[in-house]
Amino acid sequence: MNLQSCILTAMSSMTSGGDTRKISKGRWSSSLDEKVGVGGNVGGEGPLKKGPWTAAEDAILVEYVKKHGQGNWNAVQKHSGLARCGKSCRLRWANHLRPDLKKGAFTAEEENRILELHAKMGNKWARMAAELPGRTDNEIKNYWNTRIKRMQRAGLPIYPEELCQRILNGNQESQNVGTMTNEACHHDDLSQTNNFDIPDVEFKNFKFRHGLPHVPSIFDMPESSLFDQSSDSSHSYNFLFPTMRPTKRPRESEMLYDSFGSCSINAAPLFDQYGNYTFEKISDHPGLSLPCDPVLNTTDQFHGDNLTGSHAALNGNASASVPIFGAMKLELPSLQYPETQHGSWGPPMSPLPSLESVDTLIQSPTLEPILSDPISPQSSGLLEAIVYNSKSLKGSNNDLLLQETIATANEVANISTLNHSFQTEWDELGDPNSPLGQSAASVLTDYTPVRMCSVDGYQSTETSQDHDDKHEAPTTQFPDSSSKKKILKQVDYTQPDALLDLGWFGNNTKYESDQFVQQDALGALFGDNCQHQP
DNA sequence: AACGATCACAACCGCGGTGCG
DNA sequence: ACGCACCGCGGTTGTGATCGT
Repeated sequence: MNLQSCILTAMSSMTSGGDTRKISKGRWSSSLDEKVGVGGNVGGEGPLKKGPWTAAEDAILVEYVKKHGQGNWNAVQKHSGLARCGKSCRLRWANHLRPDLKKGAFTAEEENRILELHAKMGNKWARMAAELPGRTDNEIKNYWNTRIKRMQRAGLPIYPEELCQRILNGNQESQNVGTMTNEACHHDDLSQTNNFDIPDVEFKNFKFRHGLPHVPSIFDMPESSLFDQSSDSSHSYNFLFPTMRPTKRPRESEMLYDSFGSCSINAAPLFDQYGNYTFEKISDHPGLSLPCDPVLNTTDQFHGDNLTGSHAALNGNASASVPIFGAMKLELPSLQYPETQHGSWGPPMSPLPSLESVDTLIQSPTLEPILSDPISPQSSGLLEAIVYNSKSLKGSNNDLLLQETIATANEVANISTLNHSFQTEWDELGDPNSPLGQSAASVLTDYTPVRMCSVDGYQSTETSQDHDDKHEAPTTQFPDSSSKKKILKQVDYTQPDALLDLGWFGNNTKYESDQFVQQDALGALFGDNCQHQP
């Protein structure tokens, strides 16, 4: 049967088999829609169909591939008459028709593997798929997005607690070591089992957070923030820059801090494949001590362990892949506009906190210290185990953090008193009715539904109504307590404008060295056309 | 039963990389 | 060097199924 007749036959029986779910609807694109790239209406034989594939179309495509092999997908339409663009054909083949595809739900083993891979690669779905035979990038991506989204909504941690525990341990170890060698970095099974063409991460030039004098101590921040920093430095720092969509999506190669940027829930390699490049850059930044030592230890976090859930590096409400410069967006829809965003989110603690603080700001819903539950159910699958552990964590150990945070808040409040006049202005600025109400904080509000460090969970850069009575502790936002206080006395950093005036991004501070960072941050904040005016 | 919310997944879109003329 | 076509990737959208009220 030739393809043309096959089409006719197929079209007449479109509702049989295959994608019955969506078969009833199919869009027909105008040629305009497909004029670009592979989508081009090569044959010029009329509009290309869009939407769900029918079994008949599948048959045509399979037949074509059998005859001509893969590739040259635009020729499919020419030779088979299939009213699909080459791009669509390729996708259909790769995701559904390939004979080597594995159907069905992910197994627990595969889920673990995905966690591993995502921790290592971030949102490199295709590469992850290459490590999971029979699985497609789209499949993995969907899996990740949906599951993570679900867990975020439930306020559940993404990564196993055990993982975080190890990260913490790794922190302590690295404190002694100070540096990490490639060997250490790759001793774990994860590394050994992966064949990624990931450049070795060189940590010898990397200064770990605990070795840096200006780095906050482990007691300066919630443990979970440590995990953020240690295990997922990248996503943590993303918060520094508001979530704004760039006109162009930067590529990894273009993004200086991509490893950070690509992080978060969705895109957050615990240890980035570009670590060498990135870490060196970041570590050179005086205020951006990278907490990455544990990263190295994360390599074995997943391994051989029951993934029992925790507030891991990428916990529930951290933002999604947020390239630090440029594409600052949250990958997870549920994150973008969480229901908690309005009202319940905290004050704009620091509109533009130091990168350190970012870790703290992006928190899992629960900030409880890690409590490992060795009796957690593990036979029921990864997600179940995580859920179980998360629930077991809930409701416990918030008190200590609460007290600590309150204490810090009081401290900050006292300091803020000195800046009362500023504060008044800030209140005005914060006033949604104020013409200046849409300042940086508002920008952050609009685009950065990132959960802030907090006791009660949901805070954000949101200019919440009560932000003025919560000078919530930027405690963890400064390299160390001394410098923190110093800066606090210099500026009411709850005021973005004040920060700008004081050269938060520029002069007068030790952060000045990376002005390009600052400029980009401002660009991200205010848009390309609104750079900071010194 | 009706409705809305959410889930799960397929498909689309836009972009960058690459190869070729 | 340049433009074009193709390819692949990552993010987003659309849609039917399922669940909860």
